[in-house]
Amino acid sequence: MARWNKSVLNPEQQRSLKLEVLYKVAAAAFRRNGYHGTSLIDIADILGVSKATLYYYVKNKQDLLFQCHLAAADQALETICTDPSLNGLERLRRSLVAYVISIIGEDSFSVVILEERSLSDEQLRVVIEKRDAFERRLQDVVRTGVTDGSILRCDPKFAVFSVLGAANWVTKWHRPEGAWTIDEIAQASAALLCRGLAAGPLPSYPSNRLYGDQQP
Amino acid sequence: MARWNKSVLNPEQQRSLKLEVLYKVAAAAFRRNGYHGTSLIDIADILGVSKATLYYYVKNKQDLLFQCHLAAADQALETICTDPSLNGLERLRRSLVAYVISIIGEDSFSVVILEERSLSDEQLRVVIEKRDAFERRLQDVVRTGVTDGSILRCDPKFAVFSVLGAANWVTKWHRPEGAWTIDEIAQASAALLCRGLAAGPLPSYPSNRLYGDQQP
DNA sequence: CGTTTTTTCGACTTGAGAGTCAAATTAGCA
DNA sequence: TGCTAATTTGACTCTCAAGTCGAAAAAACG
Repeated sequence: MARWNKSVLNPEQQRSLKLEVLYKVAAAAFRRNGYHGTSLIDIADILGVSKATLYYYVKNKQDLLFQCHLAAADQALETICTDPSLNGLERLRRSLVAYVISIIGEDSFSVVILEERSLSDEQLRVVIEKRDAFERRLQDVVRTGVTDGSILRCDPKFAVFSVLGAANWVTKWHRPEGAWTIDEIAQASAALLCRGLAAGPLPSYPSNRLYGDQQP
Repeated sequence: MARWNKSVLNPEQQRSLKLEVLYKVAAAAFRRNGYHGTSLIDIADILGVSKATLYYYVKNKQDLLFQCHLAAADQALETICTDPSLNGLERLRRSLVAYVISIIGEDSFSVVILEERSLSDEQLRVVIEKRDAFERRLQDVVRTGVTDGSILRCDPKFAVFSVLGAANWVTKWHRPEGAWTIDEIAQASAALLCRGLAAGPLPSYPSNRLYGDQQP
């Protein structure tokens, strides 16, 4: 990736395109080395730009992290499935598949694995509020499942914590060059986790060599 | 906690006791603020000691992190259940309970949630080797379960990744002052995750308000 | 072209934290 | 008590990275 990775040539949205690339690169670097372990020079080098240039786009390093958090929160919210024709369990499964893909995919802004103490109090407040909103939406999906009988009776908050934990952790061990594709991982994770919450007879998931492949 | 927290008064093992306290305090600080986000002064302050004193006990900051990793690896290894009278699923469940308790308990050395790039190549090699050993032992438990029919056919490596992911993530959201006890969390996590892997009719787990409580 | 506006950068200041060391303090023990 | 070894510390250096700024380069535009 060099020089903003030639992000097209629009006059007006140039800036927001560059910002998006910057956030993705920063998030990826933060994920790898941690917030404090990543210098702005690291990020500038990846973009083929000088450190001073970055300050034309972001207020400071802390704000850069904050922006990553905000972008990631929006990205996460989009993964929630609310299709009313599906039961709670299937909505949860689809949400998880989408979520895992979003956080380990090429376009991830995810910075959930980072220590949160790097943000200011006010920034942290906002981020936590947004994250809570996401988690509450997922909890609602679980509650729907409990009500419609597809999900076992449980504490939705705890269930979401567990399920998101396994999902978020994927960013720690997933290697793009590894044997498993992103889609495989997402499907298998969702299948395993949903099975842990499923109430009745388990729905049959698509065949997957990581999990859920029922043939001998 | 002040001044080595009066760790008894043995002549010879004084040092190792102090080291143990130091590692626990350091690990807790690292978990909270990340490796780079934690200064040795932070740690020294918690111990009620000057920064220079720490250098009497550890070679440098990086080595301190390394020692935490080593201690955590040993701690993790001890959580694996190998009771031959139990089937694989139950062994896995007990292992998970013990593991979760070990990482969020008072005596945790756990630093798994940290970025690994802070270690030297050689240190990282050792840590990864130790962690692999632990994960392989857990994979063996899963394999045992698949063989004895208690666990669904699956990729043991992936299963262990998922299960440990959810477990490790607990360190992110668990609050000692929260409503859930460590034991409750450990039991519920293990129950949920094992259910996701269980093959046949699910064993009944002890009642738990977070998960597995089957009564209406 | 020349002029203006946007974008980039080199060179700088600054602060924080890692790591050192000789001196001071404390503990062990005769 | 005095002597010795173990332990602790204040004061120091040094490096690295955040953040600034005025000038240079590059677009935009007439």
